[in-house]
This record gives sequence, structure tokens and C-alpha cells, in this order.
Amino acid sequence: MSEYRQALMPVPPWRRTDYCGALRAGDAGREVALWGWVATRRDHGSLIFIDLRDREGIVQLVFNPERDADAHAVAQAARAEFYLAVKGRVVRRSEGTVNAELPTGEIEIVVAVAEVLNPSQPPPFPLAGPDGAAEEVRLKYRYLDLRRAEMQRNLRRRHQALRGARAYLDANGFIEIETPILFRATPEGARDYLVPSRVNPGRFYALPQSPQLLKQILMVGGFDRYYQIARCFRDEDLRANRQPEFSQIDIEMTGPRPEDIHEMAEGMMASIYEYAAEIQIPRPFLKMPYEEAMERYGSDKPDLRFGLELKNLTDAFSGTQFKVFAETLARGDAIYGLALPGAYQLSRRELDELAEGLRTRQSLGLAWAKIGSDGWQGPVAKFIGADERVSAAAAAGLSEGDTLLMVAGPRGKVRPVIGDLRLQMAAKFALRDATALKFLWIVDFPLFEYSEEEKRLVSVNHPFTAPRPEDLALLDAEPLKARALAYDMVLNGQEMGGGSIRIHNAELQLRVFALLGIERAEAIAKFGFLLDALAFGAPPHGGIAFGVDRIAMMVCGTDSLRDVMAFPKTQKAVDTMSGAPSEIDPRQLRELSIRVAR
RNA sequence: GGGGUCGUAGUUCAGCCCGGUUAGAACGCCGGCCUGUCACGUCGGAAGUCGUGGGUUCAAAUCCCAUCGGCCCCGCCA
Repeated sequence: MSEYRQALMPVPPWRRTDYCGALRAGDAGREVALWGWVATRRDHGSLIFIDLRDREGIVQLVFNPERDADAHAVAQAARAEFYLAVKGRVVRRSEGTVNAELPTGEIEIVVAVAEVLNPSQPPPFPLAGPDGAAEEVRLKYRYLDLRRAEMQRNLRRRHQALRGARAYLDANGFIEIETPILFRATPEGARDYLVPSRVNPGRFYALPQSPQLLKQILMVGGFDRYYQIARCFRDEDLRANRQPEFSQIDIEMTGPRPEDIHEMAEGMMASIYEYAAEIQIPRPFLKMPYEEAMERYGSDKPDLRFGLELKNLTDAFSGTQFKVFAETLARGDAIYGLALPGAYQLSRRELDELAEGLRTRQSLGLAWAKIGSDGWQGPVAKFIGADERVSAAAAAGLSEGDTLLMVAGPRGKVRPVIGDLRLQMAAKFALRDATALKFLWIVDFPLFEYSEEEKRLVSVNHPFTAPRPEDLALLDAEPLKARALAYDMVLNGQEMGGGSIRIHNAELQLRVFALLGIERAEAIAKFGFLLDALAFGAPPHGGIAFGVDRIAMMVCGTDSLRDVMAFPKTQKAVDTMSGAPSEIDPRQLRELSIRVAR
């Protein structure tokens, strides 16, 4: 490597006057001082061009050996990702050398002085262009990955989204309050991340899955309106849109009706989109009861960017001779269908694969029929009589050339399965309008559902959700029919946020706990602080929480959470850059009174 | 816990099915030449535990088994 002067100075030899990527034609004639990374270097033997990059973009530097030999020597020695400080004059590029692709393409910097502030090893992967390297490598060298324009853009949009949220909440009287990260483990919900207490051997803190209880207590504490950009932790398996550690915009207010929360949340979302994407989103959002969403879309977070609604064929087949369907009806179960327009053709093999998927995953059978000019075709067509064909065709709105997919079974199982088929078909036939933003609220969730695994009622939302007042009477007799004052905000088939009006009465809270199988003594042991708080004049209150990371994914147009987090973890919850989680020194464990069993 | 998929120069990938020369290409890297490039050009060069371990075979990047890791999904995630 040839010679260069490396300034081992802890601060640059001169202050920066501008960001590289911010210079424009209007700056022509100015003397500027810049710092930045070498993005690319084009060496013509004597003339050398360097594209210098900082967070705002790149600008072209020109080094002419006849003008300044020292600066030129620096350019000769410089390599990709060297951090340089330069001084020079901004000049308009001569005609024919303008680069229309670059915002800075009308000008360049004629460099008079240059210093290498820090050389760099050759980067392990190229930093220009959209993700060239495998994520494995990008995560290990995250600091290099973060220099890429895409990551710079994503994290800044995320920042703008949060600014939008804060601006709205601040303007509407919400007070930002921090809650502890070291909290207590509570039953229900996801697995907790635990932190041992050194001064209380054998005891553990839990990292909060969300600040749920604390924000309720802040309402009891009289703050009236609270918000927080809160870190949350859940020790569950990861997905493309799930990390063990994530952020939510957590909001609680005193005395709201659900509509008040909706209006506020829509205002905040509008502010987010204005700040992050300069888009005006249409308001108010559609509201859809949970039951309707399940009936029409087979999902509590329906994607409304396309139609293809489910068809309830139960009545249409009421007189069927087809054994499978007849048995279904005899059990009181349901038959649902999905009518694929003739333009969306599936091969026999694709249909078989779909059927196989349902059998293995859901142990449900898929029946299908193609509506031809000479009647129904398909393996089950011969079992389906003329009358049923007419009624089914009417119920499903079938025309010639269409394909009807049918699934029979318990309603609670069949609807989500067909809902999933609906999404698969949307992906296969590219039915989604990529530019649409389809917001809606899902309301009137059930309060409870029955858990086969635990053989008891569990909360659909969380145990602090208030029942609808008119459904209070159902609590003891038919708790599964009781609806909750709960709501989810859904955007393009993704849950953006959810919340509820909370129970603010200790007796009602104890009743709900009891229905969940949490007896009075256990409730007092584990949630005594909440029950006590409710007993001291707790005001009615309710709120909502939004997934910051999911919002960031939407405004950035990416489908991986890792693209909108600075330091995400892999699917095994590992940080490949730092090596966390790591083994711990035995001495440290001893201090914590912990012995590793493995 | 389970299913799928990928793992070969620094990077992106080909080769793997059907075992058999010295494991290739592009980008990057190193060196030479080059005064208007912007993915500069051009000439030359270096660069590989084929993820790891075991097995089958005269012979394994290639076939088999196990294992580790990345990604996607199911379960799980109020």
C-alpha cells in the first residue's frame, strides 16, 4: 500500500461545513470542508475521482496532481470505506460531465487538502446498490450494512414515523412517562425473559411483555393521558415480523369510549404517515365486527386490498347426498367455499397440493369443482346433485369457468382455513393492489375463547379487558358469547395495533380472573397491586398499543422487521455481531445464586 | 418441538440429479498502464478446511447418515 498521512487525531483537523450528499448546484463557488467514506474511486492514472459518502448521500471529489500533489497522494492511497476529511471548492461540472442520476450530479468538489482520518480494510460485501449480500453477512457486519443507502433510508423513515406519533400525542395532551424494564413476572401471555436478582437470591425480575399494568396504574395515578415508546420483550419463537425485543407506542387515557380511542389513533396514524411518507390517509377508518370479519374473510385481520370473500355454503348443501357434507351438517358444522373467477385457473396438481396441505396441517379435506359448460367437474362432482349445484352456485355467485373450493368442518376451524386459502390465492394471482392502504378497525371481539390445550377459558385480548356492558349478564351463563370492548387496527392484513377499555372495578376484575381459572388468592398474590389500585377510586380508562416495528415496515415497504431495526436478532434470537447471548463466568453466576443445570 | 430451503474464493453464484482432469465465472482484492470518469477502461496476478463430523466407494463438492448455522413456515406469540 502506498503512502498516506494518517492523522491519528481524535478529532478531525477541521470542522465540516456541509454534508456531502446535501450539496447542490446553488453551492457552486463555495469553499467547503467535508468528511465521509470512500464509496467508489476511479483512478485515471493522474486524475482521480472519489465518490465521498455520508448520511445524506454522495458527492464527487476530483483530485488533480497538478493542482495539489499531497491531496492527490491521499486519493491514490485511499480505498473503499476509508474515512476522509477534505477541503475544496464546489464547482459546476462542465457540460457533458453532469450526472443526472445523482442529486449532487451538477457539481463536484475540486479538492485542495485531504486527510485520511481512518483507513479501512476492504469491506466484506459491497455497500452500493440494493442488498447484494446474504443477511447472515450483513448482520455480522451490521455497522457496514447500516451505511447502505437502504438502511439509512429505512431507519430515518422509522424516526420520522416516531416523530409523527410524538408530535400528535404531544399536541393532544399525552404525557410521555417511562416505566420499568425490571418488572415482575405475571401469569398469562408469552414466556418472560427473566433477570436474576443478586440482592434477593432465588428471585427474578421479568422484562415486561408490554407496560399494560403500569399504564393502567398511571391512570389511577392521575396522569389522565399517557404515552410511551416502550420496549417490550417476549421469549417466543421468531418470525419475519417478530423479534424477541420490540417497541410499541403505548397509549392510555382516562374515561374514553372506544370511539374516542379510534379517533385519536386514526389522528396519530395520519400524523405518522404525514411525517414518514408525506401521504394523507383517508379517515375515518372502516369498522367491522369480529364476527363479520371471520365470516367474510376468515381472519380477524382481513386484507381488504382485494375481494375474493368467503362464501357460506352450509344452507346451500342442506339436502346433500354427498356423504362428507351430509355428516358435516349432521354434526352441526359448516361448509364454506371460495369462488375463484375463471381467470384464476389452478392446475389439478396445484389443487391436490392445496388439499394435501389442508389434510396435514388442519386435518380438513378440500373439495373442489370446476364449473364447466357441461356441468361440474372434479373428483366430488358426481356426488353433488343438481339442486345443490344450483343453490351452491347462487350462494357462491358462480359463473361458468369458475373454480369452487370447499371446506367442511367446525365453523371455528373452517373459516380461518379458507381465509388462509384466500390469502394464498391473492399471492398466487397477484390480486393485491400494491399501492393501497386499507385501514380498518376490528371491533366486538369475544372476551374469551376456550383453550383445548389448557382446558379452560383464556382471554382473547388480555385479562384486563372490559366486557361490553350489555354482555355482563352473559359472563356466568355463556361466557364464550360475551363480547369485549376491544379493538384492533388492521392495515393491509397486518395488525398494527390493538387495545381495549379496561376493567376499572376490582370486583369485576376478580370475576374475570375467576372465569380464567385464577382464584381469588392467586389473583391477590399475583395482581394484588392492580386490585388494590383499582380499589382506590380508579377512573374508567382504556388505551391502545401499536407495533412500532410493523408501522416502520409499512412505511418502508419491506416485509422483514430486520430491515427496520438497527440491531436485530436472528431467528434463533442471536446477535451475530456481538455474540449475545453468551456464556457467563462462573463467578458471576455464583453471585446470582444460579447453577446451570445443562 | 416440527416441516421446507440454503451453506462452494472476501461477495454473489455455477458445478451436485448422472461420483472420475488442476473446482469455474462475475464483482471485489493486489500490481502495471491510463487527465473527465461516475458500475471508468485496459493488461496481468493472487485468492477455496466445497459449513462440520462420520459413512459408502478404487475415487466424494457430488451419494448416505448425523450435526451446526442462515432464511421461510407450523406450533407458540393474551
